[in-house]
Amino acid sequence: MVKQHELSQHMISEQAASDTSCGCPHGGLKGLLDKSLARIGLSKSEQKKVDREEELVDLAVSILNEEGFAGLSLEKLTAQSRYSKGTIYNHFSSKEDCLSALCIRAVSSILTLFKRALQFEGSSREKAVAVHYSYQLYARLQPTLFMAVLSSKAPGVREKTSTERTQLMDALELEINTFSDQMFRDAIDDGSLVLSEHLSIETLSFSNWAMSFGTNALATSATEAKAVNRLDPNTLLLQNISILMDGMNWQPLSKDWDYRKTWQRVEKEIFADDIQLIE
Amino acid sequence: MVKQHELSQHMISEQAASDTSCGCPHGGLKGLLDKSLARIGLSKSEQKKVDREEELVDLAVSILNEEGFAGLSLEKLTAQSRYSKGTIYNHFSSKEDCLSALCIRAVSSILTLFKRALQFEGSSREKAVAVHYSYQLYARLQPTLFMAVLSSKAPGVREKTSTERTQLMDALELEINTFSDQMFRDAIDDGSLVLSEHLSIETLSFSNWAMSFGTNALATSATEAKAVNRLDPNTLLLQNISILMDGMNWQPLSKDWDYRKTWQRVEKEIFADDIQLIE
DNA sequence: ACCTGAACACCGTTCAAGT
DNA sequence: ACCTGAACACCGTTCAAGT
Repeated sequence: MVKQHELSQHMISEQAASDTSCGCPHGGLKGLLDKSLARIGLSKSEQKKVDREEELVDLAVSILNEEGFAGLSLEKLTAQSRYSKGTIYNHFSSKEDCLSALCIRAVSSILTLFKRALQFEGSSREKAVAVHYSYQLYARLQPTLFMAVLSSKAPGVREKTSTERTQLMDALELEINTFSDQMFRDAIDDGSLVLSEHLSIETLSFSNWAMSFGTNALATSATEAKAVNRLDPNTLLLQNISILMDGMNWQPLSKDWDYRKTWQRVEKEIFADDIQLIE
Repeated sequence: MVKQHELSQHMISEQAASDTSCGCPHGGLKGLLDKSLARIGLSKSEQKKVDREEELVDLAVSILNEEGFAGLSLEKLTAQSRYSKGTIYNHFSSKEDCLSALCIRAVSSILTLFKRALQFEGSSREKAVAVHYSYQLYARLQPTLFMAVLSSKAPGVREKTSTERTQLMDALELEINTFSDQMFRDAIDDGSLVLSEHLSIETLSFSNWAMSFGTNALATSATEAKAVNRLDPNTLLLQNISILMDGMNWQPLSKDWDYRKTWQRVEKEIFADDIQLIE
């Protein structure tokens, strides 16, 4: 169980770190990402610091996975690393800053998975289903990190995060939003979705995200007594987003198309290597 | 701002505490609630302990509201209370146990608001809209507590919570689920909702909850750069659940009925006193 | 310029002593 | 039986001294 998390953590994080040539059309994030992730055009000492930071975030993620949220402390991070407290505080201005670094790692990984999902061959609604699949996949592979992203939005955390990291986080969120909006723009362009007068792209995009987030968050934090346990966890998200997309009148409707087959195709054709880590 | 939170906290908590004669038909919760909340049939010393616990939870809530999540410590709770550390630990077996006590308070308040919302005069879909309204109201009045409920589901918190409180929490959740299911049963009974072959009451009930929770959680933790800020916060939730309920084909559909008027009626007719605390 | 670890304040938790 | 607060371990954060 823990071993699986470690595996998946490394797999996903390596993808994210090596994905600086993301090929996204927006590019607004590039500058910021280069500053903290890229491996070229840096002096020796800068390079050393970047490497060490990645090493420290890796270590922090493994502590988070093994000991849970409350178990993560800069004290432990120091003890398990090769460095001293002063050096740790040279990288993270506070415990909350360290948490934000983990969340940036998480959101980067999610964005990478989203882009992979978009490569699924199918209608625009099927592509959106694939993106939801990838979001659920991340929530299952990295439940603690998935939940951490939300808690990093709390005012107390944000206040104690360095401005550089806050900016990077905001830029990543903007890129996710832009990505999500684009899915709906594509659907409108290919004619499968028609905007009604009261509903903007932004509204649809947000409702789509809220449903996926809410479902994954509740499923992740499900306890024995919870409502989620009455339901099949493997079709939960698909059912929820299907109802929602039907409500948007996004063609083809679920009565006219078997999206369970789409879901299975996404699993096999895009995320076959990753799904093994869960079951 | 802070003052408003204090006000609302007291208002809501008093309602919850005095609502032991809730008149709900399930009743399975009664025994558990009586054990920790009721004010009759207890010896002097038991009564004293119950009173003190309420006092301590009140105090903990006010610390949470004033200093945020990270600012809540049993050290501070001790210092601000009239008791010593030993007595505090007599009530809460750990810091996490104290957090769980806060969440039980929160969920009780939410349930009370739900029951109030259900008194709205209208169709079954309108009543459901009223319940969503009350959920959003709570998220706005008590943002920190609203988010705390989720984090109390983390394994690390649950493990360190006393078994009595875990049982009480589970019982409350079950009552909320039963309440939610009942809304859908009512809709089926009055003919405004028809179950299709793939969708059970449990599925609809959960998707409804996931959307409301997801929307409120994202709105609560919205930052400047967030997608939420592009949208009107006052119609966000209504729009999201309208799309979802349309997808369920819950009559009357939003194209045939102006639910913004329903929303405003709920505000005026049910929660007029509470809404002032926000704006 | 960067790193180290001692030092201090704060917090969670326990338990012997007191009532 | 219940309450108190000293005691200890752990953690966040700083900074003078060292390289």
